[in-house]
Amino acid sequence: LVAERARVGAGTVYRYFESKEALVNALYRKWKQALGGYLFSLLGDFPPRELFHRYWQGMGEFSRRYPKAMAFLELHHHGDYLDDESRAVERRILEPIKALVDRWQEQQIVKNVPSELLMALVYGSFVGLLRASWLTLLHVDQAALDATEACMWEAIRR
Amino acid sequence: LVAERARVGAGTVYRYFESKEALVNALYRKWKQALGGYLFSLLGDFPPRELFHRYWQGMGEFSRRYPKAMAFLELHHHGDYLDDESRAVERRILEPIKALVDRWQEQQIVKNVPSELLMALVYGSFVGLLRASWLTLLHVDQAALDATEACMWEAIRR
Amino acid sequence: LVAERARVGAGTVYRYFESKEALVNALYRKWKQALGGYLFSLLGDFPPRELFHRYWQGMGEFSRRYPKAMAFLELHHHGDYLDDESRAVERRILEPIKALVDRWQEQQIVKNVPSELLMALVYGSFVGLLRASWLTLLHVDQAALDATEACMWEAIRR
Amino acid sequence: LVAERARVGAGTVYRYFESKEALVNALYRKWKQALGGYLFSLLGDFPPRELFHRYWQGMGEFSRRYPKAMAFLELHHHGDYLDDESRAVERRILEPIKALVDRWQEQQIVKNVPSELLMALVYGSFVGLLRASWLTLLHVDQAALDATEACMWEAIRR
DNA sequence: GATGAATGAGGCTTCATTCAT
DNA sequence: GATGAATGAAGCCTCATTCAT
Repeated sequence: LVAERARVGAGTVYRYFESKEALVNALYRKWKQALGGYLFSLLGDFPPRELFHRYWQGMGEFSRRYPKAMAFLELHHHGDYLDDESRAVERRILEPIKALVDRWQEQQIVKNVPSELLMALVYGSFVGLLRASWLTLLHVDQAALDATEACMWEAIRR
Repeated sequence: LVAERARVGAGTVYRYFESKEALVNALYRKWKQALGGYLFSLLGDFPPRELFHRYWQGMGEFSRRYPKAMAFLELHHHGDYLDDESRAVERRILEPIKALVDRWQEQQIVKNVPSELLMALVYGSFVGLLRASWLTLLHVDQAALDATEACMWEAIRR
Repeated sequence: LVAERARVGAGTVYRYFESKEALVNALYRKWKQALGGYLFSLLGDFPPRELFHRYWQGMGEFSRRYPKAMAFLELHHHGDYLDDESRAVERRILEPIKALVDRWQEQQIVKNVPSELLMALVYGSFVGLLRASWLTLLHVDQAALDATEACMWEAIRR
Repeated sequence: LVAERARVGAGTVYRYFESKEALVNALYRKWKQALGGYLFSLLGDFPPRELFHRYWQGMGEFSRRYPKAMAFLELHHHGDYLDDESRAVERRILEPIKALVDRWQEQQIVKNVPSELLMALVYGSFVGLLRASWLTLLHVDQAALDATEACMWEAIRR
């Protein structure tokens, strides 16, 4: 299917990727980095609440722009398929955000809870929204995004 | 594989499930109902904050007891494979919880945000925790569970 | 399927037939004998042309009454599946008819052509009619039966 | 089995045929067209009786040359397995012959009987011969072919 | 004698991968 | 470097048959 969509021969794919697993991992990394890079680009010298706003809305924007990429990332977020390099990318992307959250913690802006937990809650809740929308259990419009942003800020802010 | 693990002949599986898809769906429903039933059993005449406590800790307890079941539920939460009956089970399980959250909203206990969104945030954030732990990005111990419980109550409470 | 239609357990079938092949052969013999017996019962002290009339119309009547039996007989007329006993039945049923045709030959009523050939032509042409009707290439009504009867009498008569 | 006989891998078959059913149908069409084409090639500007001779002997020749093909065609002449395209081929092949028979009817050469019936009788009787020979009830040599040809011409000629 | 759950060989099919061109 | 035909292991499933009850 990949070869067909790429308009190349089936064998050609193997000149660029060792195996299907390698291709999936490369794609995973590509989009994880795209997402991470996009979110990173939104950061800057803003007050915490505004940074959180930019971050949450950024995830919303990215999901709107690349819904298939988000679905792909979620579908393959399961450990079995990801190789070491993909996990390394995962960590590398989280690093600057973790640094930021840690700083906030020192400044008593967010709760005194391990930053990994706060980050897992925030990202997880956003994904929860996405998945509920995929199952058509709800629809995520701008109002929903704003309301949930407020909720999750309350979740982490001191 | 299923037949082998069950120590029965390959054909025997088909006396109990029409197809692989039917088996996966039956398993999905079984565990979704187990989780839903367990959480439901924890509800009762308690103050909201305590109910939320029981709910959040209940998910923790269930995940500790049946880690494979939770992983299975997450792996198959993706719409493509679930049949109508499984989706119906999904909705049926959410109903009583939604009713509860709606009541809380009338009583001004939780934020004035569509209950579906609040539920998606809470469940999603818990799954976010689980998945981060699967990828060994963090470890969920009792302290983590308590801390995140507090966070998510803040997220939804008025 | 056979057990189900017979409203008995699957294993019960094997108390009456050694195998599927044995059952099919028994069924084949049963209906071959039914057809043969029916046609034989129509014979009697009639002039040749009338006997042929009774024979041809008899096949029509039998096919009308037991269309599934005829389809079954045709479907399994292929040597691979028939066992020795079934072939013996086949021969036994043809015997009296062959005797009749041979007598007709001596009396110069039918062509001076080996009786097996004449019989194969007549039976084959009737089956050809049936099969064309199964493929909806034509419809066999009484007029068609009468017309073809006349044709095939011409085919064999001296 | 097909792959094995063709000395290719199992999957290779599926590069040429979508499914077993498609393969059987393709084979059916191939040989039906071979038979039809061969018979058609024998027609020409000959008197009716000679055309019939060429046709009947043509079927004999074809059956002698490709006995397995004839057996295959007969075994699968049963509607359940043939797809629309195969049936279309069936009809297309019969068309020119029907046209010929219809012309003969106008010229009062063959009996005033629907041409479909005459064709079914002729083809059916030939198949009857074949099948009797497959069951070793008789042997079809040249003399038999000649004798039956004469019979069946009588069957249809005016 | 009847049952029907259990069996497993075998059938059809897919798809990730290879390799000769 | 590109191709795509060929591959065959493995997957899902059926069904004729067995056998403990």
